[in-house]
Amino acid sequence: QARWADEGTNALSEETLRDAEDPFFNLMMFPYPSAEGLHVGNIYAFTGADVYGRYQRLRGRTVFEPIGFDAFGIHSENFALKVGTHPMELIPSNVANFTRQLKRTGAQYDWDHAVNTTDPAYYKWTQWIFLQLYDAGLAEKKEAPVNWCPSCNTVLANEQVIAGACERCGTPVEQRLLSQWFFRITAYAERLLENLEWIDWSETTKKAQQNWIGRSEGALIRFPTATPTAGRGDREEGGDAIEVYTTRPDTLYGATFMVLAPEHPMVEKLTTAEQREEVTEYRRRAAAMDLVSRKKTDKEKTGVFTGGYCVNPATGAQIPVWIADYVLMEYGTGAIMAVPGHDQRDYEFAEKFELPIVRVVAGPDEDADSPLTEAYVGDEGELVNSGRFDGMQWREAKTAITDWLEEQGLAEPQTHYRLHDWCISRQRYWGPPIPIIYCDACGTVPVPEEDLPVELPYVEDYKPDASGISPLARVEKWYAVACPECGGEARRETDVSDTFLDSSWYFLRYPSTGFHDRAFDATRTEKWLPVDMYIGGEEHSVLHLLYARFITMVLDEQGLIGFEEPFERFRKHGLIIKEGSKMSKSRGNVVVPDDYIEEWGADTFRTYLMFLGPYQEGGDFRDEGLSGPWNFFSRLWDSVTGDLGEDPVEGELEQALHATIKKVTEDIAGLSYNTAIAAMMEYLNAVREGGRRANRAEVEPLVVLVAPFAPHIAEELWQHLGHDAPLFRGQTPEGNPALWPEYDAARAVADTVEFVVQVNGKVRAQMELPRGVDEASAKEAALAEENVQRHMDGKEIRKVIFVPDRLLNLVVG
RNA sequence: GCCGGGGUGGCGAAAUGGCAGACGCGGCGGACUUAAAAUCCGCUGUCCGAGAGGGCGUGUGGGUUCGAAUCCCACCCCCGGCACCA
Repeated sequence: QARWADEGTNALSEETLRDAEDPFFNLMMFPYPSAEGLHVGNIYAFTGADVYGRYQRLRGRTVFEPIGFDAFGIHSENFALKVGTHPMELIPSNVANFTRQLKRTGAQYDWDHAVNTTDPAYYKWTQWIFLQLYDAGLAEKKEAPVNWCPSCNTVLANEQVIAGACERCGTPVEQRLLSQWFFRITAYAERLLENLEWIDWSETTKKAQQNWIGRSEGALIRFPTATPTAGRGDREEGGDAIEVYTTRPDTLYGATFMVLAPEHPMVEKLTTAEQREEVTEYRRRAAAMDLVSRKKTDKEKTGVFTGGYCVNPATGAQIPVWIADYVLMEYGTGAIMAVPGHDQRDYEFAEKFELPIVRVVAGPDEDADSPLTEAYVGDEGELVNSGRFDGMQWREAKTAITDWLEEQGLAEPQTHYRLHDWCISRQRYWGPPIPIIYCDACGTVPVPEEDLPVELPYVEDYKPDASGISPLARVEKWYAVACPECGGEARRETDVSDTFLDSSWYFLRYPSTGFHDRAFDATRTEKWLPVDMYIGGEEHSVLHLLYARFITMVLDEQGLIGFEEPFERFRKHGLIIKEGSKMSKSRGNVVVPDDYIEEWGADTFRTYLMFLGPYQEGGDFRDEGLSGPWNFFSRLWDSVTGDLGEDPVEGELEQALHATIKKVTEDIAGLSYNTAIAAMMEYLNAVREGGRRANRAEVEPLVVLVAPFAPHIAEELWQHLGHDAPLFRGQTPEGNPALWPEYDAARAVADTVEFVVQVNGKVRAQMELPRGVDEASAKEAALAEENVQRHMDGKEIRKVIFVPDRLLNLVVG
């Protein structure tokens, strides 16, 4: 059995890239080259994509299937620190190891167009992308509360914080107020959401993005503050107002108090002298809390009264203002109107601090006075205790109350997104320096394009610290530069950019790696993009896949490309587990691909991976399972290399062959690889039934059908069958010969059908009848069956259900 | 709590309104062999039956239908994501 691919025929020449008549861009998510080496999960992902690409190639298309390395980032750097090898040495050796491993997997990679994000020739253009956003006003440095990982010593994007903890190391994240570079992805929230309606992606991935963008509709409502008047206990309204965002303006009449985030800027103003001490203490404790503990939903509500009051614009009532850590500064306005009757959190808070709870929505079978034992948040209901809005359905009241307030200048409708701007600054070493220079005279100056790349210097001590300042800030001879505008003393930005910026545009680089004077060539891009098929893991639903869409939209808007969605089709693949549980080093159940490829060969390994479960759902890897595909290929090998007959395909086998080609073709197109393989096994079993000798015409098409899964074996058998040129030959602009077998739909079905007879819904007989048999003849044949007669027991036929070519159900009684 | 995905033989899984368990693994029996391995052939959901045949069976309970793994309602469990998001 041949084991290794002949990679020479896979790469596309510059001429082919330029002139391909029927191009197919087959993309898979480029790997992060870890020190542990290629994971079986990588191979699973890549093989599924490769099978698809090889299938397209055999259908005659010119397939571009590049690969690369996403090698910058905190993960690599942390690992380098751990083992004490500098990333500039570690990464090249990891890349070399990955390359060696990838070359054994039998994928048709185009190694001539590989990319590596840590190569200055690549990140030169990552920096260029940054400058495009900067020029478009979409990159801005601003002071904002950001997520700080105290273990990695850097800020993180919102997308990299999982349940309040750092995605990489699991440490609870802190909030810090820092000045960072942000990309204004929120400006594209609506379009990112809208386009999800038409792009052809796995539904689950689209859903994940939808949830992440998190559009909600509501209103911004102003609550005027009420300050105590001198002497008496009254308060005077006026001056300031607290703005709240709510998705339920219809419950305004039930807002009996307000809650501000402890960090809210108005707290200082509202706090009265007698409450000051308590408020200050609470704020201090809230600030010290990490995000994981703060965001726990099951902890008891805490809070403190500020002593201040606001006016509910609907009722005119003065309501107390509290602070509590369940209100977050980062969402909405950092302040809420609390409606304890119809929000469970507010209800709990009101119960604990004995604040008034008012019902303003009555569900079915309820009225204005029905007692509340928890917040009523039901889907149906009409307004009560709400003045002129009583009796209105709450959904209508949402608009009605907003409109009413808007007329008085107290509110406006607002759409909110959960999505935050993308923080791309990292106070770390292992990434592309952000191409900005700060000059006392000229301010913030972008590095001129001709000065790119801003190379990452070799720094012996690249360890991050807790200062919030990048390690590059310790290298004066690197950061001290002349201002590109005035020539005066200036200083480089010392933060590097997020790894996800590297991967947000790599697919644009692949077809243009031959160009050194531009990030991507316009005509090359037009020929190959958008990507025809992108296959990858779901874990990037809201990271890479969202960022890549955003960057593509920006480039499109700048007129640099001619499409706003980078991936026309995206399919997620499933996860692979080992013997029922997740693979992990501590469990000791990690599948090391090298060992399996050594023992079974790449073809068997690939085919088993594709066979063990539905590709888009994943499956369970079991060592014993490998012998299935192994046996299949042994038999195929045996049949083809044995004594071949030269008779034509006839009878049932002919039908089976056409049916198999049809099924395999359709299944591969739909990524149902497991059933495609099963169909081929079934067909080979039929060919070999009873130890029968195979005819050339029976097995030759099968050799092509297995080729996407088992390219090496297929290639050898193809040669054995007497072909001079290989199945997968050098790709040309004209495309590839369409060697994929055709099927005749009419011949894919048999002349006779296995017809089932049921009596009262239970199967009582099977009959072989000619295809297309009519109801009357089928009934006649059915009644002739002894077992049918027995179960009818002489009773009268009340109804006959006839399903053509399938079944006849006799209802008796 | 919310949003996805799922629950079918000893195991991985097929079947998306019409014969449940294709295909594969494992197991059992047989052939070949001095023997074993490999290979090949047959059987393999479960219960009753000598057999023909029959009963039961797709997480649980109900419903729709001539007919439900598949559709509907309620619930239980597993996996993934999001989560004091106002």
